[in-house]
Amino acid sequence: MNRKVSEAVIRRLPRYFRHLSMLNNAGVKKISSRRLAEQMGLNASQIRQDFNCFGGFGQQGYGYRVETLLGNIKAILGIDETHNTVIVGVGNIGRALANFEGFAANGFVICGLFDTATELIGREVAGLTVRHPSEMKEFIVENRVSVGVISARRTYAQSIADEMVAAGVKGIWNFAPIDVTAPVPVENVHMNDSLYVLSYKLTHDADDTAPDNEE
Amino acid sequence: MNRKVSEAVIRRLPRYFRHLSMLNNAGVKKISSRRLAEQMGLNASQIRQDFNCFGGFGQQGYGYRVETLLGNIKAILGIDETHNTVIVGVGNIGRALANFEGFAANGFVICGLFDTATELIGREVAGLTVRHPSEMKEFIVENRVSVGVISARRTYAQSIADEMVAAGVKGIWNFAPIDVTAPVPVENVHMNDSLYVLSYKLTHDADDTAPDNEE
DNA sequence: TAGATTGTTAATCGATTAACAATC
DNA sequence: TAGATTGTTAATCGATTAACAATC
Repeated sequence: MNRKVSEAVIRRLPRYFRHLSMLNNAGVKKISSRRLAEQMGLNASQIRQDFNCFGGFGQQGYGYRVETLLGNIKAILGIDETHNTVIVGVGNIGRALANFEGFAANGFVICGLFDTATELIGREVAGLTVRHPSEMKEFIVENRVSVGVISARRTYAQSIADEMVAAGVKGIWNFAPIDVTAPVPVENVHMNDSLYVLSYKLTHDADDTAPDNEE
Repeated sequence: MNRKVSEAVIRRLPRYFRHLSMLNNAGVKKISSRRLAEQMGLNASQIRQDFNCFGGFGQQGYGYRVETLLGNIKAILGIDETHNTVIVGVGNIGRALANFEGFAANGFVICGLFDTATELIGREVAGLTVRHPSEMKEFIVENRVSVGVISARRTYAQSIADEMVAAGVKGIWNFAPIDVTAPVPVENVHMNDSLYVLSYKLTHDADDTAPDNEE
């Protein structure tokens, strides 16, 4: 029951969640850290260390009950809670996000869309009316919005974030190609960076022998 | 001039690239590792170590010439090269990607779109005709496609990747919520995972004092 | 009970940071 | 030359892996 959970551990949690969901759907009842490690390409010790940051979910001599473990990780990730969410920037990415199934499935309820483009304001996108950002602050307060998604141009990203935080948002999911900072948790997605890393590997991995995959 | 460049270093390169681009656009001519570290929230030693994986770009007693350094990093990332690219899966994300400016700007030329949906085949999206995946293999060979983007459903992701590799693709950018493996470099974007991490932090960071931002 | 596997402490490894000689 | 800052070696720190006693 560690006090400080490292970023590395946190970033592995979604992978555990994904893999255990798969096992659970396949009807698997129990799994040992050794087998889980084999399947996920991790180390069994690491898996036990990771889980023990949050408590003893296993049973000595038996292993882990898949369903129980999955439930625990789901709770740890907070996926069982609901977060009202707004999206600012209804361009290509914004529209894709507005239609993204992953949101609702994980408790993120999109209730507001904002964009400065006059041709978009008032129009319906993914069943929601696009509003002007000047209405955002009031909207966030009135609808108890806790998460803000930024899919606007780079230039506006930081000021949108600032406004969101001022209005009371508890977390930000940023897709603009810039590191947004805020006094609340921020996830910067950086699709461009990911593309650069791929580009790097395309240029360099040719030398190596079978680079398989990363992460 | 290190031999082995760690994943951690590779993932910092895009950030250097972004920041140096900004400085260069702002007309900054030179920068020391110390000042760069301050601006980026990194350690000066780390920055020098990172750059020296690829060669000595600086000048003792002076610092780094922004333009030169930027050019070097651009070359290291391979952004100066061109890669013909196909996108498989023209749903919400696929469409957003087809219209994504980041591609062309970084040498990724999208030349083919594929989807199984009959209502999409033959239609134009982002100036390209959507084709049936059965034509993909031949298309990749004929157009010397080196990068495949997967924005299809999870179930098909791995088999699409296999087919891409068999056809000669050199790298894969995967958006399906599953870890695709291949004998070529793969970048798994995992937007869902990023959302889970945000969810985790929303649930837990409330305890902490001003978590600012991560990465 | 014997076997298996966890939870947890200890050892190892790698990445980050500090220090400093080289040199512009 | 003196001052500044790199390139690089050494020290530190944290994360991963191994080991093993606890226990189901």
